[in-house]
Amino acid sequence: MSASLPPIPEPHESLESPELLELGPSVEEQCLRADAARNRARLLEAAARLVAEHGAATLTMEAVAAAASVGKGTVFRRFGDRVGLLTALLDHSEKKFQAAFLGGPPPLGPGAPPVERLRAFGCASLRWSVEQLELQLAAERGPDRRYTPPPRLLRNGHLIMLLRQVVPDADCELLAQTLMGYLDPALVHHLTKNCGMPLDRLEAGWIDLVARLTRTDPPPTGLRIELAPAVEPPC
Amino acid sequence: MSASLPPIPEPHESLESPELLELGPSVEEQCLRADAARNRARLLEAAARLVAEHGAATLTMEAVAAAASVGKGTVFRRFGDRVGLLTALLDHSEKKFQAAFLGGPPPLGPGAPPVERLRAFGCASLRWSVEQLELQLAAERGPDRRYTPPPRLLRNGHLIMLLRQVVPDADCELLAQTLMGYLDPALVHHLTKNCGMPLDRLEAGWIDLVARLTRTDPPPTGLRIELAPAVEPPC
DNA sequence: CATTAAACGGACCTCGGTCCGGATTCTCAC
DNA sequence: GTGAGAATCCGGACCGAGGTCCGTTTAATG
Repeated sequence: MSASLPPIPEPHESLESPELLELGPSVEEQCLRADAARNRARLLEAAARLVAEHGAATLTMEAVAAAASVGKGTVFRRFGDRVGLLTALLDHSEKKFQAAFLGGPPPLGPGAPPVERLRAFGCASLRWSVEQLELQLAAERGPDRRYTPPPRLLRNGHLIMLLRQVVPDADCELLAQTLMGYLDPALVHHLTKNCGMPLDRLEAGWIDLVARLTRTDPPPTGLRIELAPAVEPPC
Repeated sequence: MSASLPPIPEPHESLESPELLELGPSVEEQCLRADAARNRARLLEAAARLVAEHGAATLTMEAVAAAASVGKGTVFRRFGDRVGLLTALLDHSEKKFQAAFLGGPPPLGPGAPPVERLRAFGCASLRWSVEQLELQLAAERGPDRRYTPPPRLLRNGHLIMLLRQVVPDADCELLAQTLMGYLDPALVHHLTKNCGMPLDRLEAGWIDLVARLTRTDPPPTGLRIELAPAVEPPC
């Protein structure tokens, strides 16, 4: 019943240093044997190409293996499962986003008042989600695991920290979950694609939501929150 | 590419009469040929038994077919796919819940002030979710469809209606989605099972959330909202 | 170069989902 | 009643994709 493959091939190292973060080669690329590292790179490149060509939904593991001229077992050894592979594809942009709200310039990063950072965080997250919607949806984990992966915990912790500064007497864990729920990629997809809502409306909704949850006054309307370049072009 | 099986075997008739609802044999049991109806009942019974014995996560379609002494194709013809079968298992209790908030006694049903109904709705939904957590999680649809099935739309519409009465100037569609997010079974599962939060805390969080979103005063604390018998014993 | 731990690859398994020839039930004329 | 005829349903062989296993190969170490 147990696999011979290592159970957690990609430790997804976040949370070792909750408020610090190192970009760069990052844990998963070092400490690998030369051939393993080479194959990992090949696989990611092949997967990215196939996703770009045919979309993430129709991506099969065998196709990735074949496109990378590698055995199927190798794909699973490296990335654990399909979701792991898709997650790895998202990882780079994910790290950039984390860096932006953990240590980047205000209002997203430290330096601005907490309510303003909350507002900026939501808008940035929305814009970032919209860019990567397809991958985000394809990389979603099952219902049991959806709330536990490190990136989610990190954002959650970030929201909790900001909320504590604004509404110290509230149940900030639950408020944070509520806010996270609003940013769920699947919801964003549904509202924009199925319901035809423009992104602006979602952003306005976020601003309003923050105001209500923190019982603060909403900022003067109409001015779009300024952030660094659209959060990052895909590559 | 297209199936020979009828695409929507279980029309899930809700929303024909947005505020009315008929319990009873309900559409999916009538208009079936005798053998089909018999097999449908067999399959549901077999599935329920297997879920009770081994859990919903390990349920396989072949096992259900075998346990019902029926061919595999029959299961798929009747329920469309795995999720459809699990959804059918939930359907009965789902209908009861709908009846309770659409037409049952206050504060859940009509007759109480809207804010009170909002509070009652959340608490009822939480209690109901906890009872059926396993099935709810197993019956969850993929990211693209999670927000579209009729029961979800019905609850969503209900929340929108209540919100409009309390905060007519707000973007009630988005506020409703926010509230729905808080009630997501997967989130409830995570908070109770992974984080060890007691249900009371989630309910208090809901009460607080409603108060903040509607910018109303929270009710006097401590009194548990009274509802009909724990929403319904499983069978 | 020998040794060893790690990586490789593809056959293999399971399970969800599809297909279609044949069996069953319903309808309706007689 | 009853006996076509038509519509529906049945069942299990079949397929594709995710995921596993294990004998073989290969890179690191000294």
